[in-house]
Amino acid sequence: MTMSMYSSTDKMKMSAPSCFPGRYSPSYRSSDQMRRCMPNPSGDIFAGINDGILSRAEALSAMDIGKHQASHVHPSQMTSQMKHDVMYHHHSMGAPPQRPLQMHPTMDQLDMLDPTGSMTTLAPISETPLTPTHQHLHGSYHSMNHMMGHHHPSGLSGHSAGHHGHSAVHHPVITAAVAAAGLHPDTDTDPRELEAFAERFKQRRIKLGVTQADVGKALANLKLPGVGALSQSTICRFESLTLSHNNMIALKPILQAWLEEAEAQAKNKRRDPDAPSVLPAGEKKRKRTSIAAPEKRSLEAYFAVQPRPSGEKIAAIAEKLDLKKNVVRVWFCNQRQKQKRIVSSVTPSMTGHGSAGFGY
DNA sequence: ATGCATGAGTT
DNA sequence: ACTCATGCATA
Repeated sequence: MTMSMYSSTDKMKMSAPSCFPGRYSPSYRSSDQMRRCMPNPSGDIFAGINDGILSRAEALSAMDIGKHQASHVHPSQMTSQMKHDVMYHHHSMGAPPQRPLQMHPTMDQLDMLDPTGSMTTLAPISETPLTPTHQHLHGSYHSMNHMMGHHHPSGLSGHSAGHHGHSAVHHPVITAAVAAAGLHPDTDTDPRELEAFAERFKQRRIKLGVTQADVGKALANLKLPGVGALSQSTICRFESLTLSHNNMIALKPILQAWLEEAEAQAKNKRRDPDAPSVLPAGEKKRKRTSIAAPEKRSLEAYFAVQPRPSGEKIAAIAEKLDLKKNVVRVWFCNQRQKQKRIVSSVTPSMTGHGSAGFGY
């Protein structure tokens, strides 16, 4: 309920890739719609019905949506849709780099992970004037996709109706290209190998006493061309396989390189008394929109019958659920992305278990 | 660990 | 307007 919004007057916008956690803050567009937490009428009505029926019900209503709409608005808070997109930004430039929280406990580790040993304390992974980190990564993925034969809009190797096999990888030309790229198709592309690596990675990381966030930041110190820092989120998702197949493949070599370097340095211990912390302090934080359960259920129902609603449909749904159109659009986008993850996290009951079968 | 969001690159 | 990789904020 109640989302607090901050309107910022800053103006700079980062058009740069977002690769450095804490480095700079991109501009945030907030969705300033007040979520009403009271169950909305329609939500209650379907609340106890089974999914199949719910889907149909929602689908039907989706069809005649626009005819008669929300007549259930509560005068109480009336989402006064001010349609101004509030932007938050943080300044960024000149702001003291990362050094977020919990760095003390892991300081040594981070330090240890610095291959050069010098590096004025990995502080300035900042600039990265040249090559935007993921520009490179993207290049990799994309060339991968091209090599793999193409992929239609839907994404990865779209052929393979049943499941997926990245059969295209075995094409001679592709194989050569992949080899040239330093990848071993059968080794780095095999889902089971990815799963195994992710598991090994996690265990060894923990053994080293390094957190996911630490790994992310340490990556910048590896100084691999085009590789900058990553967030805790991404490391976490890699370990839990909640990334797309291609993303997993692209990240594997990088994390593998880090792991090897980290373990190598773990041998010859070293110490370094440094570490300025200093959190940037006072910045407008972006507030995350939270979609209430009833609305979420409706969205899921719509998604079941139409994963890719048209712009108009989205607008209709948004109005009906009293959500901003953009919020609804993004929800659908994210939902689609979810389906593409190696480990469908649609079931919030999967955490680091050994999945016997992949469901993608 | 995961929800909502941004942005570059495509289609 | 979409896909994809990724991140901040948060449960």
